[in-house]
Amino acid sequence: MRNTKQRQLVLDIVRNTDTHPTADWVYEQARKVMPNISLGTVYRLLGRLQEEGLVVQLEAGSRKSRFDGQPGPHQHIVCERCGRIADVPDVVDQAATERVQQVTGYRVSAHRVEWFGLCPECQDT
Amino acid sequence: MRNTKQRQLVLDIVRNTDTHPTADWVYEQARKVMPNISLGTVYRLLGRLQEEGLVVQLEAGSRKSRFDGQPGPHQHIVCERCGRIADVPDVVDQAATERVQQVTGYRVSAHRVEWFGLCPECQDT
DNA sequence: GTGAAAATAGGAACGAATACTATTCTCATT
DNA sequence: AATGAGAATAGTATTCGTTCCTATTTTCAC
Ligand SMILES: [Mn+2]
Ligand SMILES: [Mn+2]
Ligand SMILES: [Zn+2]
Ligand SMILES: [Zn+2]
Repeated sequence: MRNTKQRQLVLDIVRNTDTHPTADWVYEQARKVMPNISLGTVYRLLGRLQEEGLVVQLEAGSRKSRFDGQPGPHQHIVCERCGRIADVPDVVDQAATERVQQVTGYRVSAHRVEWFGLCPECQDT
Repeated sequence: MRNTKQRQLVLDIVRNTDTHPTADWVYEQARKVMPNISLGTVYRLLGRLQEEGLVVQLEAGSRKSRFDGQPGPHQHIVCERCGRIADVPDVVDQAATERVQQVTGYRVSAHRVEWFGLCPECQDT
């Protein structure tokens, strides 16, 4: 794996926001620094960063993927009005995981929890 | 809302399987009975049935949506090898929901838990 | 039965994501 | 510092799940 300018830039962008951006948003930010970067490169880099565990890919109700440069174990809540995504501590513990394995016979390797609701701003309207 | 043959057929198909099928699979099944039904109609009906709460739409890692004709409160586990989806009891309780509301300030209206792993068949290889 | 409104069939369009490939860039080796 | 092999990129085409459009058909209250 080579350390290219594009890779550094994409990683820097995704690490310096807490908005859980789309690939397109990362692309637009990257173009401000490197106008000739291509969208395909952004997608490929985000995919590879995910494989390396440096980035997490979310599917937050909408059709577009969103990316998280803070890959620590946490979950997300999506505002059903404005789409804002906030971090949420994980409420699933080891006991719950064991129970799921017992009930289903699957060997569990990961889980994802998505919460939906109204963010504080959107509750005022 | 009118009671059309197409609506009855799609509802019947999605209720009589536990495979959490894609829209395309529902379409193929429907064509066996009604060869001229259109894919757009299947999508529209699945969308409306979801609005009515008779069908649940899942986003299971892949790019295709999958549909569930058993809308009771339960969650899902997806096999990372073959894509099979099984039902899982919900491990999130009221206390966890309260905690998330306290921490985030969001008003929670729903949640979704997706588990990932290997199904019993795929563990043998 | 009649008519108005709703729903459908068939096809076009959309858009997020991926594939393709000629060219550029990186970096281990010298 | 120069070389060169192959990894990565830019630009573009393509894929494919889903949605949109509209002339025609179907439903159902009267
Ligand atoms: Mn996050
Ligand atoms: Mn189910
Ligand atoms: Zn909001
Ligand atoms: Zn499997």
